[in-house]
Amino acid sequence: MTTTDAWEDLLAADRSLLDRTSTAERVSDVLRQRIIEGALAPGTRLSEESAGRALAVSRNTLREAFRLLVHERLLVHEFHRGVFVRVLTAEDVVDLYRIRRLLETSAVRRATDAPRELVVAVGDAVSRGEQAATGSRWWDVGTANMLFHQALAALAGSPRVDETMRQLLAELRLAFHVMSRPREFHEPYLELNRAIADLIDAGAMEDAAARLDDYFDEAERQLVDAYRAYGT
Amino acid sequence: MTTTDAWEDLLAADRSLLDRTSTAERVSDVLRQRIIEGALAPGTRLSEESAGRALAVSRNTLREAFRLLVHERLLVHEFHRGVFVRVLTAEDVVDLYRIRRLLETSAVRRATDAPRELVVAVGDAVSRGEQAATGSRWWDVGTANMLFHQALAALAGSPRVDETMRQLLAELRLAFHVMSRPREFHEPYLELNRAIADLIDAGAMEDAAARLDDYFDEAERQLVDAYRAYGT
DNA sequence: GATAATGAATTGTTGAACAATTCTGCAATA
DNA sequence: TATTGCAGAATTGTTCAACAATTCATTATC
Repeated sequence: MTTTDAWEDLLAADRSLLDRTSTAERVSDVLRQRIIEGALAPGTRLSEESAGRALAVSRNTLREAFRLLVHERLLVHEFHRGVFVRVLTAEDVVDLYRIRRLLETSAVRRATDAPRELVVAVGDAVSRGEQAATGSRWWDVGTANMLFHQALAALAGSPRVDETMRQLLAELRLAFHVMSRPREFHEPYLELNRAIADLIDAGAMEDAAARLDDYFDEAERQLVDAYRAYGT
Repeated sequence: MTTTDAWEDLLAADRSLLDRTSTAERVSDVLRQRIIEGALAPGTRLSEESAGRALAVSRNTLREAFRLLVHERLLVHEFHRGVFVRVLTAEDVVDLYRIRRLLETSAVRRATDAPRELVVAVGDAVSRGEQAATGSRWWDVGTANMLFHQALAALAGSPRVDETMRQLLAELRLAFHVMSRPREFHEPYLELNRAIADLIDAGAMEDAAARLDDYFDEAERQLVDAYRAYGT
């Protein structure tokens, strides 16, 4: 009976599709999307009563959804005061770049024998950004830039790293919303991204990692400057 | 009025102590502790009814606590079936080591001008392990080993990295519980840890990172072997 | 104008209720 | 014997209502 049936593993892979999600999860999906796209601005307070009424779910379910997003650091929870869309400080942004730097440069450096498809994905992300820039869709350029960095981290071939990056980049969206000039911020990196992608494609991982390091210096400095201009 | 009063920052640091935690958080603290120390073995099902009765909290509050721990990956939640203490697969363990490798080696490599106190903490963690070994307290040796790696990651000087590492190491505890020979697993690394700590202390970060890389190869192989021995 | 007191509004937590789903045990069948 | 089908029990998912604890807003007081 316990013969290693190949089809078992096949079906097991589809299992996640069967798992219906709970209402709390769907609610948190909605809120996450709204936060990421900026419809819910940082600092906004989400009262249980009004949010629950708007989404037509009970307070308990809503609170479950809130907990989820608090854990993802998209909301902050103040005891007896409620939940708010997180407002990133300059220090938060610096720290975000710190861990991204560790993960991404390390992933690139050891990508010498990464699967071809992962390398291709890096180049694709850059292309998407270039096309968006051609059409002057600067928010999309920013999105493509994130996909680029997601693709860099994905070179590690680790589901866990992928998940962590997704979360880090979602948080970074919170910072981008305070940027008034998306073009000036995102456009200059297109060229550098292309250069990094080419180096990776050529297998020059150390060089690519070094360039990436420079990128982090520059991007962090620029974002923090823009940030401080708005006061803490 | 807005003079930069030093005591403001001082008090702000104590603020977290003032914030009373919610019952759900305290409940999750208790459960987390029990899971980490192995009192709640991987695979154990935590029914809402019995857990709620045991801890004397309502189902709603308990569910909030469960959500927290599910997000920390210490529990898994199956729709309409309940929550279980997570059972790590060999693949999970491999992935844990993958992201740890990225973070720790990268942190060590760029620790050339890390604050002295962080470097000292690395050596201290090794010492603690050596003392525990002298007393044959092998579980404590494992704990000290984790503190050592936590200290390595802390060289990055990033609260975010610290938090991530805490979580990763907590998860790894789940794996250690299937190890029947803690001594054979933890003891051999004491010497290597000391060597790495010395290299860091001497400022030879690249060498330390290289040694650390070797450690990951070895430790991962050994743990996965022990893991496969138990099936799954 | 600052401070204190008071009432209103919001969150924290509980308990009960019912719907939806899974689990269990037993019978029926091949 | 092993598998399938089915009904009832048990558990989780979700909502609602209530009250306690705390914060917020307003007014009164000095």
